[in-house]
Amino acid sequence: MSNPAIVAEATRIAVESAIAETGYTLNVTARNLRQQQVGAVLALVPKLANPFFSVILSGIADVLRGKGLNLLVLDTMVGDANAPQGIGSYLTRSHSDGVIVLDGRLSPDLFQRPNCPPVVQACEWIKGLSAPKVLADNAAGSNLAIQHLAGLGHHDILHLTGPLMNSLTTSRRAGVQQGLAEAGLNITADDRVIHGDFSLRSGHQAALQILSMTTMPTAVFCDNDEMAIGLMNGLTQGGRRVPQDISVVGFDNIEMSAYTLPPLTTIRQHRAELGRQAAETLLALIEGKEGEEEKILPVELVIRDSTSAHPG
Amino acid sequence: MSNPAIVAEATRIAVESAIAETGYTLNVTARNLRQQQVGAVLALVPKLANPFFSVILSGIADVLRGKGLNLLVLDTMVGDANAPQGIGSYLTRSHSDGVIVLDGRLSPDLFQRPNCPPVVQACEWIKGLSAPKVLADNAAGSNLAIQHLAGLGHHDILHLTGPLMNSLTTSRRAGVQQGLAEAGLNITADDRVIHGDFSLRSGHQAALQILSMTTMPTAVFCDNDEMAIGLMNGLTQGGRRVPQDISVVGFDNIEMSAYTLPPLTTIRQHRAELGRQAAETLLALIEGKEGEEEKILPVELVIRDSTSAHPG
DNA sequence: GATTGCCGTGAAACCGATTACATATCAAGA
DNA sequence: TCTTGATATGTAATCGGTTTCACGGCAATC
Repeated sequence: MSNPAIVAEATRIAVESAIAETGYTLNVTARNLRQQQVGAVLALVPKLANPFFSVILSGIADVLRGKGLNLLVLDTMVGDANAPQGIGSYLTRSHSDGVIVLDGRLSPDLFQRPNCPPVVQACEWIKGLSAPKVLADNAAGSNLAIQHLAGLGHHDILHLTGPLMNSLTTSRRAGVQQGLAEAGLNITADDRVIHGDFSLRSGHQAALQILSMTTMPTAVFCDNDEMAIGLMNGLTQGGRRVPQDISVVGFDNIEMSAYTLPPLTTIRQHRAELGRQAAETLLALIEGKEGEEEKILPVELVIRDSTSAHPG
Repeated sequence: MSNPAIVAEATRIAVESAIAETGYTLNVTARNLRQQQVGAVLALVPKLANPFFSVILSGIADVLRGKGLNLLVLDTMVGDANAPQGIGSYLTRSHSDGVIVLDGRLSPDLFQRPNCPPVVQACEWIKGLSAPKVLADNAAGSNLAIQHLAGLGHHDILHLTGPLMNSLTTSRRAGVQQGLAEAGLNITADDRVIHGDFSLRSGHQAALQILSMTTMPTAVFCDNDEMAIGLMNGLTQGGRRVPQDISVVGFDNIEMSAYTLPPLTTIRQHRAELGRQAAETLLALIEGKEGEEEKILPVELVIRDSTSAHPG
């Protein structure tokens, strides 16, 4: 039996010895059917291969395992990108007990259908979807970055953003603009914003674009570390020195950022903790407790060697 | 009904309209119970947060999704490392239809218990476990690396390995020794092998160790890219130039290796493909077909800027 | 001594699909 | 016309647990 406390001692021992003897193992599927649950939580990631998400997943797995729940992973990029039905068919109470969405590009409709299990948004969020969110303080982070650069005497700062329409891009852009305003900087030139896609490659391409400018910015803030690393690579190969000629700031503090040359100044966000909190919020939701709608995790500035005082 | 072909057209349409009307969704758990399956494959990874594995997982997910199977991920590092029971309790036919092991440190006993589903080993392998393996050609890869360095005139090559007892370390070490022998090099000094743990940090520490040597090697081969990157960071900060003073070769060709400074010469292994093949091998095993015991995937040398001719 | 109440035990219903089987329908051949 | 065969439909059994319920036994109270 499943509840050892309610049967007599003798019976329990007899059962246990029988279990050991016959090598019986419980059928999880049967139990789940009866209990009307699945025993698993689904994580929707944009790109499993991206190390950024794997750390968050690790935090999620951490909490889930403590509760005896499985972690199901679904890559939203795999398969027909045109077929949201593909993902939609997984969003059923019979597929998982709850969903953690890490992809802000999905349609909110997917999660508003009759049989959809509880949803929590982590890291990114979907416009028009009123599910609890667990986010890093993106605006504060980019604000910090700009304050840091402005404090070093930089007046001409370029912002290398993520994809347009991405929720992270939006909030980090807002933080940048607030930071610029607070520093009394008024940077209006069109070429002081470049839109990337969070990839190393797009950082590299941005470098080429910057190198071709008649007047180059003296500092660049990148919406993530990978673009910053690609950027530093491109700038250095183009004959510019970081930070002497151009300062670079990233965002995320991925492990690699401490080991680049030069080591990258960046904004630390606690991704494993973010995953953990998202998982806990979801568990609370599954148990019926309505949690807070939005949880913002603090970020902090990590100063390394990719930034220095403006020489001018 | 599940098989639309065997019923009359009219009946089928009636059923379909009823489904649309009532918003019926099939209960996967019930089907799985009846069909004596789980509909999911379990991946055992040593450290989910490690980007190396997430690419392999991505390849696995790719194949699985085509077959309508879910990907369950279990981090073998999470929880009590002392409690193999924790992992063992997942290795049941009622938990998953098959297992892909990416962690070579697990005990073979875990997979030889009565109710364990089919197992495939990918990337790493477990000594004493006779389950199909899908591996990169590790020995050939490190052999290639040594040939490359020897061809550039290096006579004094240090090998920065992975952890002792790790299956990758063993085979890569073998390839190195074969390569050295083929090149007619006889490097016997104890300090020409350093044992790391595949982490950035351990690469950095190796650099400190090398910098303190009275005679430094002219080239270093690292068992993975991350250690190579950590190493280059340490060497550069210690005032040595890569590749002018020391050449460095990595292994894996992670995305980042193309964007380090200098870009890293390394051995490319197709990790997504490795995941795909592992998944396909497992599927064949589940369907009862006995596949080949060991599949070796080719690797290739990618020459970038971290290696150059020995000045001497 | 009889009633009340509690507790442990065993049997039966239930979860929701698949699958096997029996029955009904119909067309073709004898 | 009757039989045979094939196909289609409806019904019941099954997967393996959990949960409910009724029953038997025992102790305490009146």
